[in-house]
Amino acid sequence: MRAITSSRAENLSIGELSKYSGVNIETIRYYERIKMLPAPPRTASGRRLYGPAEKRTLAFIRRSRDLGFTLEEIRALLDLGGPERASCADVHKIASAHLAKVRSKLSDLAKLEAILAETVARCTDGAAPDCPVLDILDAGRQGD
Amino acid sequence: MRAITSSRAENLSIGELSKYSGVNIETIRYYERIKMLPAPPRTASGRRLYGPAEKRTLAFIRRSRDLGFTLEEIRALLDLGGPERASCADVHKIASAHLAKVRSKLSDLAKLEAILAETVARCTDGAAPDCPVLDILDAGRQGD
DNA sequence: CTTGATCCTGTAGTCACTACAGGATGCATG
DNA sequence: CATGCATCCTGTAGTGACTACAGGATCAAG
Repeated sequence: MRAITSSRAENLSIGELSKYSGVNIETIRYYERIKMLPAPPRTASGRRLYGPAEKRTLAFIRRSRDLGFTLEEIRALLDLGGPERASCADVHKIASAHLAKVRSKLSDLAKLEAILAETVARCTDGAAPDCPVLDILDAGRQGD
Repeated sequence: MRAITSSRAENLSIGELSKYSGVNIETIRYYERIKMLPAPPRTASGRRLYGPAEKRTLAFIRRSRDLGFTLEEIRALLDLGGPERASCADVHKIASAHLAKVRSKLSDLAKLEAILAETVARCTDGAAPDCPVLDILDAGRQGD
């Protein structure tokens, strides 16, 4: 088990960063490959060493992903929030576009839930002669 | 424009089936490749000819996809609804498992919507000194 | 006979990861 | 100092559900 300390310096190995951030090791390397994360410095033997900046960036990405932003959107947000944190208007544009998408998905999903719930409810006994779920899915005879 | 009729027989070309069902041509071929749809008969020159059975099956798939079932689930449903349409209980199991997933996704999405909406609302003027969206995403200093 | 629409196969790209294979280090213990 | 296990490395391929070509064949109308 070897004790996960080693934070004597503020440098983290990829495994520690992974545990800390809740982002899979493979995913961290993937982020580096696609340039979501800068390539960190390495030890003499080639192991990645992450400092507090990378830690923060990864946390930002993680949180944004949780909120459903795509990596492309996050890239834009990172650029905007980078060196000069000027353009709140641009950030607002990205975030509200995303919000609109979330809302539309939400309403679709709500409709879907209603249909499914209603359908499933109609055969809770499991003894119906014809299966209403299949009938719903099989619909299309009425317009045919 | 060449008139989309040709329903003299009840056979459809892949293009007609696509238009009729709202499923992309490429997707129809993809379904055939992964065996969601049976390989249809062909004309002498090798073009696919679809009859009413395929039309129905594709409509079933389409509708199920709209309701968020995975292709794997749909495959199971098709098997269940196939030759002997006996096991409504099995269908019920698949559908209600799916319903549970939908509900959990729905509640996640609702939470997400609330956070996003609140965050975006806080900078509608676009003139805030610091950007609340970036701040929310950048959170993590409090626990650090 | 030419033109343009439609069709064919096969391959590769998308998104956001995830899962290996096959090997090199790091480090604590005997 | 050797052993052994955890961790790390690179590189490639797989996932789901498509989508997008390239490069060619066929069809039907004018």
